[in-house]
Amino acid sequence: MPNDDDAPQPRKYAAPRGTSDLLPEAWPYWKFVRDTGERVCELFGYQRIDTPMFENAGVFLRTAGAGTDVVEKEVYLFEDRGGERLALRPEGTATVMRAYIEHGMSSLPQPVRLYYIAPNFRYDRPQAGRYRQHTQLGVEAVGDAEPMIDAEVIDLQATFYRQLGLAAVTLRLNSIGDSVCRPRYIEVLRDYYRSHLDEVCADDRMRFDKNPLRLLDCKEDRCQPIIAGAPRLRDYLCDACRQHFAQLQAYLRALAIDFILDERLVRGLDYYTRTVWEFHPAEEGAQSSIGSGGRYDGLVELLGGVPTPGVGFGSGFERLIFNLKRQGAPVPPAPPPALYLAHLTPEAAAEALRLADAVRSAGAEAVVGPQGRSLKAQMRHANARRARYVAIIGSAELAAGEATLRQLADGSERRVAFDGLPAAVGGEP
RNA sequence: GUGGGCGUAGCCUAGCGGUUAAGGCGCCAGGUUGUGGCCCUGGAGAUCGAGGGUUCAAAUCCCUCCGUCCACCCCA
Repeated sequence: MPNDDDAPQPRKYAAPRGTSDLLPEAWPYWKFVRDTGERVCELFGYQRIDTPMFENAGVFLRTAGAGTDVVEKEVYLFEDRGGERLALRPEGTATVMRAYIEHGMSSLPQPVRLYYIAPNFRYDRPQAGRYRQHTQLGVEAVGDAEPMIDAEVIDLQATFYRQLGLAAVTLRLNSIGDSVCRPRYIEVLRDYYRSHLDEVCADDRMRFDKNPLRLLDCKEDRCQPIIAGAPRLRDYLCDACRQHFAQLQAYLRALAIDFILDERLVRGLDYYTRTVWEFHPAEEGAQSSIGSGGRYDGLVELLGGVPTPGVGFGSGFERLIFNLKRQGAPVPPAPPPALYLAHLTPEAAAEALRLADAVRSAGAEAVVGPQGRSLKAQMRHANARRARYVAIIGSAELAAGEATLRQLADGSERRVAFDGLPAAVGGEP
């Protein structure tokens, strides 16, 4: 509009791409997942930790690995007004390990068992199950290299899903070796692929440089024969890794946790070592993984701490909720208000405000009707909010010092003295 | 970053070249004096995503951009 006389039109804002508003009707799901996660973590003796939503950029850029997508294109980078180079957290583990080092947690009894619920940010094209801001439950067991703790963390995760009521989740498990045997394997794999580069797809040629382990996970038909003939990671695991993996499987069997070995399972971040796993729901989709984890024995060192082993997982709320909804899992509904106070005069409005506070003090929910509306309108509103009771306060009630208390379910009505109202609607004295 | 689908009131949808863009849900107000859910009546609410073009005429056709959804990549 090239018209100078036009006042600037206020822009219509929308939530940024890949983000969404969590509306009241969706909150019960969120609360259910959050409460269940917190409870299960506490059952396993994990303690809550919260770290900032942004960190010095190096915390993520130097740990995730140079060629990874996270570092190359997904991190939200910015400079603050003081010139600090910061990044919105793309994942939780690195920030928690930074805190572990900063607060000297290596002097606590090991392992240190931690959990958190926090948003992560990744600049990526949104699609089903993938957002630029998503929330994860994260669990980390730090300072223990033994496979028993891997089993414990996986057990915790499986328990979480069981308590959520998620149907038929499957666990896929793999070992990707350590800093000794994995580089050796990657060399062997590269040597093998080098002679097949003209036969594989374009993506694979990229993976060859950036992420060779992913070559094994290609879905292109023409790449399948190449994959079939490729050297196998499990044949190149060192004895220590092999034994670690075998013991973990024995523990999982002891826990009666089913798993399938998936040699194609690889993690996106470089700091993973040995154990890696993913949980998938019964019905698969493009972004199907509902939670994944792994061991990261080299991470603390990358952040400048003394070498410290660790193992953990992250599980995305949005995908969990999507699966809960898809299978029609029951979640506890948000509690409706106990009392709605309808008022007919300005004096009654003042009394309604006062009575509402008295009811709340007694621990029951109270909502007052909007000013200046008819009784009918307030009754409709009370009904829409599913209130259990409506207290009607007009001049007659004011004169008598009593409210007319109506129960919405059956329409029954009685008079209740003002000071008896909290008890009458279920409040504690 | 690549490819495809879709963009009409808060939500869902009709209209697909021709006078004041239609319906449902929701919202607001009424259906006698101070009473909800069902029903009835009325009302508010849309520069038909934005810009440009074709045409006597465009929500309807074309182009560009933006947004959104889905898929690849990757990941929770």
